[in-house]
Amino acid sequence: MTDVNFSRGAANPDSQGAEGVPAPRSGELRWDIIELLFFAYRDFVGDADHELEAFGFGRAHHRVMHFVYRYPGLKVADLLDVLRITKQSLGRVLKQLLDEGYIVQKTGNNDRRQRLLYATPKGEALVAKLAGLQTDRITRALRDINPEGVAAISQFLRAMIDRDDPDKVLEAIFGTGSKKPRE
Amino acid sequence: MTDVNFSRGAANPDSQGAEGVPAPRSGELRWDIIELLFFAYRDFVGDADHELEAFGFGRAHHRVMHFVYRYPGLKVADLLDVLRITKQSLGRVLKQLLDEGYIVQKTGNNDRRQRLLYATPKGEALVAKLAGLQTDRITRALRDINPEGVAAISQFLRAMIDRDDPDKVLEAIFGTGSKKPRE
DNA sequence: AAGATATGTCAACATGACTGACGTAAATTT
DNA sequence: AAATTTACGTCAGTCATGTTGACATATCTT
Repeated sequence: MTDVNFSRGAANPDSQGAEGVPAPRSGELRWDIIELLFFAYRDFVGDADHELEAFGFGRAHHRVMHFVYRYPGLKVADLLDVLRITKQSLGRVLKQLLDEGYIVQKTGNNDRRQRLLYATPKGEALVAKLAGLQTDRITRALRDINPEGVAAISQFLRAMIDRDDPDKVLEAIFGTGSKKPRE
Repeated sequence: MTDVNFSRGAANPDSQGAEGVPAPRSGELRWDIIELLFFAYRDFVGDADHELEAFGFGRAHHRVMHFVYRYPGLKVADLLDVLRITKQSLGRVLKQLLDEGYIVQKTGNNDRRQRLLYATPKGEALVAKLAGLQTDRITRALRDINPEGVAAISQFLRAMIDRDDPDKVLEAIFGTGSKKPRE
């Protein structure tokens, strides 16, 4: 049906690049790292995804739980910065987590408009379980790598992150802010 | 309104873990790598996301284009394995890319039921542009890392990937298959 | 000829994003 | 004190991308 009427080669139509197209810079492109990142991240989040199904939650719930647990007293606005989603989108997920008792809100002391977020023990248990699964994978992957190698991995991942306009969590990770994560 | 009636502490309610909950294994959890992966991947795909908007495409289109370009002659079934989505979901995206001339199909030589997928020059240009953006970020991140460090990063990412039931693309990446990527 | 396989498609639905508009309480500015 | 801004919540509608289930068609295998 929709058979090819494009092929310039025979069995294996090889394209030779169109005019006006920017040079592919073939030799320089890091296809290797690009694809490794895709597959590594896919399987990394897959660990948690599978477990979350049992709770009727999705990735969105995990992300919220994770950062609320790690940075207790996070404001709603901070969370929006970190997750880079709209408040309407966060609202739905957050409401479920509040209703089901995974997170609690506490009115801010200085500014009573703020709703500071904290994980309940129930929430902590879930986050720890998911982090455990992901840690298992990471530990396995780091097993045969020496300390210099681990340092290089950490440095690489940090350097992959945008440093302009960092949110509170990133400030904590890069040690430029006042907020400190748990543990 | 929904003020806290849970807090056991004062200003900063610190939870001490519920009974019956598995031990948090706090000291061992790799919160650092977990969060670095989250932010690194977020910004990594963000590069492409931004550019894709100008084409009216999303991440799904990028993933399809990428693997079709890199592994020319990929079958539809292979693509489903790699992306781990259903054929209905792939169908919508693939149809758009075919209609708009980013990809072409060619009937298989041995098996005429198969539709082998190839990127057109238009498709190649898009993939190269996106890979260029991501390569820029990777190159920047690798700049101050020595060859041993780069090897450790590559080893780490490979070890993060599930090796049971590898698809054709993973076989190529791990050098256990016959198919070879471009470039 | 019968059955299995590769692909495509229709229909319905879920999740998690989005925009835009509006409301309320509390803080800040004038 | 009044006006404005801020932090948050919510209603309503839309879009992108995933899902399941059913079914059709062409082609290969037995």
